[in-house]
Amino acid sequence: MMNLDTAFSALADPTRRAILARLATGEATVMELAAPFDMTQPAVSRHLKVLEGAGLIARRVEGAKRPCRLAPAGIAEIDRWLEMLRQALAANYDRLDQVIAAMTTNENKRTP
Amino acid sequence: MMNLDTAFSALADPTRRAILARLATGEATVMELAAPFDMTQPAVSRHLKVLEGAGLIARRVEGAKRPCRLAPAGIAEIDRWLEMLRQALAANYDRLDQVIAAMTTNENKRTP
DNA sequence: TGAATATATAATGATATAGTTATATAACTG
DNA sequence: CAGTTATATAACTATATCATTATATATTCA
Repeated sequence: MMNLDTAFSALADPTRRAILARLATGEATVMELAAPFDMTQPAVSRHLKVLEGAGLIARRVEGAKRPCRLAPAGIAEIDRWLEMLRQALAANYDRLDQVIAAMTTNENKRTP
Repeated sequence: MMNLDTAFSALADPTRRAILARLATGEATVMELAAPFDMTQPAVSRHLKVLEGAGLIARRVEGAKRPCRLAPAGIAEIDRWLEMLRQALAANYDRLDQVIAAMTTNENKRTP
């Protein structure tokens, strides 16, 4: 079972978000993922470990390589949490609409 | 302009997520937000500062009180970033569908 | 088999974070 | 105005995080 602390914490790092963005275009090995960054290979390996621990990526073994890919489940879980905020904001807008509607109605009553 | 590092980092803390969940039900003052937590008031004040700095909440001044509410813009920005991953995953599923479709077609060809 | 490649782990140092207590500031309240 | 309420800030401590270098492990290849 994954953990929102770990997941959001993983997303808080720009290198890790860039890695996810790269993986959005398809699977990639550690070296491929490391290439664009001005950072050592061990540093990237640890970022991948964090992403995997957060349930945001998965890896397979292919000889000496470990191709990584996005993990739908982890991303979905984050999405589910954010859905709560989205709904709340939508509800707030609805309420605002009601207030505006009520104001309009009152105006109409005042000047029929 | 807000910052995804700061925003995701803010969401990585369970206390702060709980505060946002509370604010999803409507505005609340600092004391109201602090009440459910086994934590001092200064600690909560700092969490709110982090959330505000991340663009996730906004505050107004009402006498000695500072009611907080959700900030749609910040939440929307996070959502926009995640949209990229959602699309990538959707695209991956589509590709998988195509592969499955191709396999089915081949089977049909083999046994017409 | 021995060198090269791909990746992981350990030790270390620097910086950030979350909590605490103590205290400051501002606004209500009698 | 004096006391209380609402919130913020500062100083401090403990723990976590990110990067580095050095090194280990497993795989491929000539």
